Amino acid sequence: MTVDEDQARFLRCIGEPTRLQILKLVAEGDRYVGELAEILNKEQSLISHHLRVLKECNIVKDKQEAQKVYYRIMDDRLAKLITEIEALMIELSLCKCQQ
Amino acid sequence: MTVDEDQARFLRCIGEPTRLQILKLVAEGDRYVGELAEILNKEQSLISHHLRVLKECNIVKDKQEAQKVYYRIMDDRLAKLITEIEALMIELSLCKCQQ
DNA sequence: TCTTTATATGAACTATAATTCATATAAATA
DNA sequence: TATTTATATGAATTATAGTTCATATAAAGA
Repeated sequence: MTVDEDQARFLRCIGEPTRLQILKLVAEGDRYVGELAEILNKEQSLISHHLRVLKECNIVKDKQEAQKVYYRIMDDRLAKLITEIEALMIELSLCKCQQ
Repeated sequence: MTVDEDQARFLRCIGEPTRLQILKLVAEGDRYVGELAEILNKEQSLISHHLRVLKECNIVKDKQEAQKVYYRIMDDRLAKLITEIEALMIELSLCKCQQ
């Protein structure tokens, strides 16, 4: 496993629209699975699958409270990074990924 | 097309090991297709396909000189971003993607 | 103009990832 | 302990993306 492969995997991990939405939500504060599913209007199992991907990449962590499982972003610097990427994309008019 | 979809697409665009390697090379200076293929030990057509993906996302630009086509990164801030992502990943011990 | 060199392209194939559905697990409560 | 609530999981399906191969295009030089 090279550094480039690792970095690419990380980028693909956050490079999925639903996961990106999840990340932006759990960057603001703890959210439980059902809450995320409702907000994003997606099936619970789908959200669960995406959360597993994020967790396996150490991008989020979870904490069980009663029946609910709360997720949060692993580190605020990740949230900051995502914000910076978005800002740069806008600044550079990137990836209206034409057509 | 939402912002999240756009951002996710951009992240997937750079989230492929060979494209990431290409980006790091063309961040240092202009490179022509055959050169990239040789350095990365990949087929010319494969590199060409990847370059097209990067170009369609406005991440690289090209310039023809005689028969050769030179590629470079669209903006130095993109190179800087990639460096920062790598640095943060190392700092956070992210994505040894422990399966 | 014929040949060589460099790159791009499209189709076919292969691999990877996302989604759905049914169901399992497990905690809380009646 | 039977039921409800919340989440996770695995298999099957579908969608997306990467790779290869053959070939097209186009510039340069013999």
